[in-house]
Amino acid sequence: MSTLVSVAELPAHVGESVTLRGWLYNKRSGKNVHFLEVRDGSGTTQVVVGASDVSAEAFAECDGLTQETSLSITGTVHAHPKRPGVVEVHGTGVTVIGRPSGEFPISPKEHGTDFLMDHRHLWLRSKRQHAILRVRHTIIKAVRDFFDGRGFTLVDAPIFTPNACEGTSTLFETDYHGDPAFLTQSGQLYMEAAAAAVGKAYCFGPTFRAEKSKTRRHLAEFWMVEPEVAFLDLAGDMELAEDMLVFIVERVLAERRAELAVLERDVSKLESVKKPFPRITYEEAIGVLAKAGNPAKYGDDIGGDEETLISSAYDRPVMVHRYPREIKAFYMKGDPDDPRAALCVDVLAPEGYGEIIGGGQREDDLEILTRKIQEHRLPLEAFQWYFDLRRYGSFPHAGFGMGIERCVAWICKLPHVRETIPFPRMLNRLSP
RNA sequence: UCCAGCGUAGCUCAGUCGGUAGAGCAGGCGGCUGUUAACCGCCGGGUCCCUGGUUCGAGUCCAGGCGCUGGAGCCA
Repeated sequence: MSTLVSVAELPAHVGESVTLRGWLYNKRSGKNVHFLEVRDGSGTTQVVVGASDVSAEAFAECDGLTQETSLSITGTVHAHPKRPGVVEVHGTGVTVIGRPSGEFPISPKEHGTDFLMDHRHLWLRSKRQHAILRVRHTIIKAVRDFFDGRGFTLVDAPIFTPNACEGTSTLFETDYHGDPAFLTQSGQLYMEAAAAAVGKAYCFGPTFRAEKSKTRRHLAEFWMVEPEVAFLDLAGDMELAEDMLVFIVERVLAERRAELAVLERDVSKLESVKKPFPRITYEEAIGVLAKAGNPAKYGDDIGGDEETLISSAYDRPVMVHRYPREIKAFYMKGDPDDPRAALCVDVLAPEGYGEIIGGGQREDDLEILTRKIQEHRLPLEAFQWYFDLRRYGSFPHAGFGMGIERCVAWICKLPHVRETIPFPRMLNRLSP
């Protein structure tokens, strides 16, 4: 009798007869032997089928197998004769479950970006994409475990929102029973309400930006984790972000070494992600840029090139805090010690990945908040519920948002965020 | 929205000075080897993105359009 096992479980069954089910990834054939490379989602293994081990019909059928045929394979688990620590299966029976109706579009050779994106549903089966999916999963699980382990409560934010919280130009508008509704850009305002209910809240869900951005760092639909904590100040907020990133990186290093190896990720770069992260003020960052010959001056926003310049000076994420108030959102609290600055922070990932986290302390004074919303020319009536949070026991609070895809791109060292999400939505792509 | 580059076989690409279409891979057939993106031989495979223009002649030059890629702005 053979046991039904996954590829990942094979090393525990050396010497036993097992049955595997999976898909043919590649095949190398000789006159008297076939080498079938089979993947089942848990891993990939080589199945050796010798002419004398199976019936003549079964051996002949192996000869005609094409890529992505789904198979049931029975055989004995052996150590690989040439590769120490690797096992293989000596097949005694091969049964076709599903035969491809045509040539599988994605061969193990090179393909262009557009072609691969058109076949994203099939591209996911490749080793590299499989590795990314698993790292993404581990990062998300680590985020959840991190907050859950610190007394946070997951509070889901709505996807449909009635108003624009940071201007309408970057929002997707939908028809909500005759009224306009927008797909959420951020759950933050709702998390502020949640923080007053549970103290420490976080949400994790999809967010939408209609920006006409076509860069390696932008998606129209991306997943964001947003913690919000009552009675937390900017310094505490930065520590929270720092602890979270260290936790995530440690978890990935502990559980996803094999996937990082598939991605050819230099793990020593991740191993240096330890506390403390450098903290520099925006003003200091401008000074660093000036020294490097960059023309940026106080009041300018820090663009992609500038972020790379700053972050390349460090071997771990760098936190840039206290940006000028004018270039930040209305809900940022002003720095009582610097009339020009806001109590906010951006966390820049190393190796040129730039901003992965944005956050800060929120304005908790009703009068100031009202004035700033007017200055930003936003409709006051839409924010009445938000003002209630200041009317009924206002409290200092802070939080941040981290884009999961940018985090995955950095940890996997991917050239583009489109590979970090199973089915990316971008400026010119809505399918598959 | 703006700037730059690209569009040739199923896929990845080459195609010189404007002269009538080429390779590798994939597919088919055969061979061979405990093979590792296996290898060797043979075969089939083209709306050269579209429209118009220049020319005896356009994959090649020009104009417009479409698509893709990267970047800027904006952001996570």
